[in-house]
Amino acid sequence: MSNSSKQRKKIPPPALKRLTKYYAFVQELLEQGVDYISSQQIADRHGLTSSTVRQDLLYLDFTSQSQRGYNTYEFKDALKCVFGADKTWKLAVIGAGNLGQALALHGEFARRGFNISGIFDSDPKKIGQFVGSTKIRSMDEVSVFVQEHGVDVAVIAVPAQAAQDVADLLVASGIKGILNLTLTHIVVPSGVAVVEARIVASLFELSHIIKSAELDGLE
Amino acid sequence: MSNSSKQRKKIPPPALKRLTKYYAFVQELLEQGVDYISSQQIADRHGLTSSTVRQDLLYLDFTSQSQRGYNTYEFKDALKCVFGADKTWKLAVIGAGNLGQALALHGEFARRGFNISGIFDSDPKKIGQFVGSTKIRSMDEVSVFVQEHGVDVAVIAVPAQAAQDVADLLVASGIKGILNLTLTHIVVPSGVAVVEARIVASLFELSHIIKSAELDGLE
DNA sequence: TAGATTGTTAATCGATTAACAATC
DNA sequence: TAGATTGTTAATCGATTAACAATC
Repeated sequence: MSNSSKQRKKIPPPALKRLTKYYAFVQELLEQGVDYISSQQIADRHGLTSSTVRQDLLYLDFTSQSQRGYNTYEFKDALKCVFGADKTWKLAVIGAGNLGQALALHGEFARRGFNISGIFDSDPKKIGQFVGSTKIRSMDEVSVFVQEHGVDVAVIAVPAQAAQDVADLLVASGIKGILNLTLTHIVVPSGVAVVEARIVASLFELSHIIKSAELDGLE
Repeated sequence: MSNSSKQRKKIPPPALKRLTKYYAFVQELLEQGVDYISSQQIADRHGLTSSTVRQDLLYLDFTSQSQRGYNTYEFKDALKCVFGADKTWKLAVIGAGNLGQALALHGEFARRGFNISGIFDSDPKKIGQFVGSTKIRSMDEVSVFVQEHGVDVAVIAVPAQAAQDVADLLVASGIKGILNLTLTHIVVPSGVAVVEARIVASLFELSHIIKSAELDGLE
């Protein structure tokens, strides 16, 4: 029972999303001093089948020890490796509104290895002000800044109408990845990674689900 | 060519997510004074096939007019209906850290019909303080508040370790929907809707994608 | 050892895409 | 009318689940 192929398969998005959840879970387990965990236990905690969990873990470069399940310490290490959680990533936040400023102040990011090296806005009144210890810079500086500081990922926290223009600017600056927080879809060339955490969109999804559940109830 | 069955099919999550994007897009089109849009144009703007777009629009209670494509005004109305965007939704924000406070101050929510009626934290030092015009309340008050104010949706913006406990409390309070912003998966009974916008998790996904693209480049 | 749990293959399910007659 | 574009069915693709021999 060996993990034959050395993690050469691309991880599909649904599996990748689940792996981030397992990562939070295994950290919790380690804090609780749990040494081993079975695929069934992981599945129960995440509303999945054990089969799905085992398929997901096939993407990791580690294997179960004996029939006690998976060693939590090794599990965490394998996940750290998948996420490059050893390395520190450089972030730029685009948009210094409430959300952008909160992200820049949010300790969670630095704690997880994501250091915010710059925050940008197009509003002249905001430029030059400080968010914590980070100075708000003009959008005109984005390109040079990304290149000089080797920014890996940009977080787009601007109004929806501006999102695509900002994305275009970032792509032209040579950014590797974009986290899109806006309601809008952004189009980028294939070499650039985009992941979404669209808060307002999620509220619309919830509205729909709640609304249709209520309608069903009336029938 | 009639939209025979009256929107009786449940919208699967991937389609629902795309519909939120079309919603942002059609608003942009209306501002630009565009009257008609084809499935192909929608597809191009969202990196999809026209076939997927037409399948998605089948979930809406509207139909194309002539062979010019879809009327943008009717399209927007159909989407508004799906999302219950006519109605105002009541939100509670759980967690008054940087992120929770930013959400409470973020004008975008109110503008979209999501009114924040309460914000809660477990830190005694924060309780009683104000975020804008909203007073931070104790977690002990969540249950009564949700019931008395008829809160529809709660946004969980607490540290990952606390997320499940908060979710349990919200479920017990009779909440209808939860927006989970934490790294962790939360488990809820089947009557409660959960949608996720996990910002830190998305950064991990990006890290992985960038990292493996770089490794591929070396081969 | 016997029981538990894995890694992996095959079967199922659901979502996306292709194809095309219908139609304005 | 002819061309464009739809609504809808069928085909394909990918992800999830079931099943089970391997094994500690």
